[in-house]
Amino acid sequence: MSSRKRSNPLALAVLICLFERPMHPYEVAATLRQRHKQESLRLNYGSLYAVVASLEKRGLIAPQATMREGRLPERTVYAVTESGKIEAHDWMTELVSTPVNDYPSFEAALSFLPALPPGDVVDLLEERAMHLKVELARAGATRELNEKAQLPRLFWVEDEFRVALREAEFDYVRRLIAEIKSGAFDGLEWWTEIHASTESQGTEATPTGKARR
Amino acid sequence: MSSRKRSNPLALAVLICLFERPMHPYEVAATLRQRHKQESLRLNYGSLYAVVASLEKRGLIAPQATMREGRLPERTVYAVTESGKIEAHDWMTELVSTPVNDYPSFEAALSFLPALPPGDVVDLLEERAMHLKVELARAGATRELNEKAQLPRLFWVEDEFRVALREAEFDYVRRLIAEIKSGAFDGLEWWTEIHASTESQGTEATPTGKARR
DNA sequence: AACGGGGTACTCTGAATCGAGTATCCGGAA
DNA sequence: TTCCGGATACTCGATTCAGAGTACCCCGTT
Repeated sequence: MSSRKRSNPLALAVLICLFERPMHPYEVAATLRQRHKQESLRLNYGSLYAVVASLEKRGLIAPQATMREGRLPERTVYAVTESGKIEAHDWMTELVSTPVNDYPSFEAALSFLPALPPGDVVDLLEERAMHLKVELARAGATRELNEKAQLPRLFWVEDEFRVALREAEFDYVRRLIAEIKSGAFDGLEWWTEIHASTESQGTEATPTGKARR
Repeated sequence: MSSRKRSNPLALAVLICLFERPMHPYEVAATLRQRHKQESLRLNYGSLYAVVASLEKRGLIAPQATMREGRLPERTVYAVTESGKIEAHDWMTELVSTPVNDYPSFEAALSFLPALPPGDVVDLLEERAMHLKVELARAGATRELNEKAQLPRLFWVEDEFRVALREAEFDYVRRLIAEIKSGAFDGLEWWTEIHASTESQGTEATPTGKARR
């Protein structure tokens, strides 16, 4: 009934925070930031207040009280409604059970790979690999801190998952580099050729290929 | 200079298509669809024309001619400009060399895992694993078709990468299921407890934890 | 006593996104 | 012959997003 627009997971975050106790939007943001959710969620004020307004319009949350302290702007405290609880539950169910395409930008980049000459690509991939290595090292350190602080794994599965994906990405990038360098990469001759004339831009040669499938 | 807003990779796709030869926007879309780029890119008409307008405003593409056939709507053919070529090159360089956070929605879901009872989570993760298995099987079939059609790997690295990530996700999900089921998952007692009273919604108990870090 | 930096709590605006809608043409079936 | 479905080529409006900006407070310094 109310699954009209389930785009922004920030709305789910709000619902779940208000599930714990009524809060005002800024407090929700502070809570999320304190729990490091800004690494898994696009958290910024413009979206936050927009999302809160939308949730209210859809009857998933309701203002409980508006108070003000001194001459500071009003704080509107919201509470989650019954249908809000149901929506949060359904949304979680969907998110966990059903994979979706998130269109990672590196995938897009790979799909345009022929646009750059293979030599440049190798250098850029090597740079990416380095960045990934650094990121993984930092993640490992954070993980150790979490363990030392006795923070149960339940509260950092999302980091663990991110690391798993990044490791897979790292492996893939390394393999790709190796194969291009070795010359064994299928399509390399054509790829080299279309970038042969110019130093670093090939204004020619459509990668027509044969119509796929 | 012109890296003002590099959000939507669809703009890069347009640039690269026009690099091959001048086209009108709809033709760009058709070309991209024919090459199965809609699996790596959010491709829809609303965004396409918006993106084209923005590229024109920024001087990265320029209208070459507007023609009409019969009483069909006008087709404006665009060509990429010199600065458009540079922008495409720089953008590609950035995309390939620098990892970014794409905020995958499953990561968000994992970060709210305590909101659902562990038993439900196991079932949902198992459903996800099944979906992933199907997807991987389909991807394998597509790959074999590509190989049989002698389509060089250069033209399906993006699919290969997607598969690598999905495989990592699959492995992670399986491990998670196993650990929760075995009872070895750290934090499971607390997790079970807060969902003990009610059948499937725990309106109580803030997962306060200790303040992280 | 005045000042500055950091935190609180939003507000505003312009851009981006999405999907439905429009209007036309074409080819084949009934 | 006429109708119908599908392709062509966009247009429009309603959200949604992003992030800079505003206004105030508190606290320590000079």
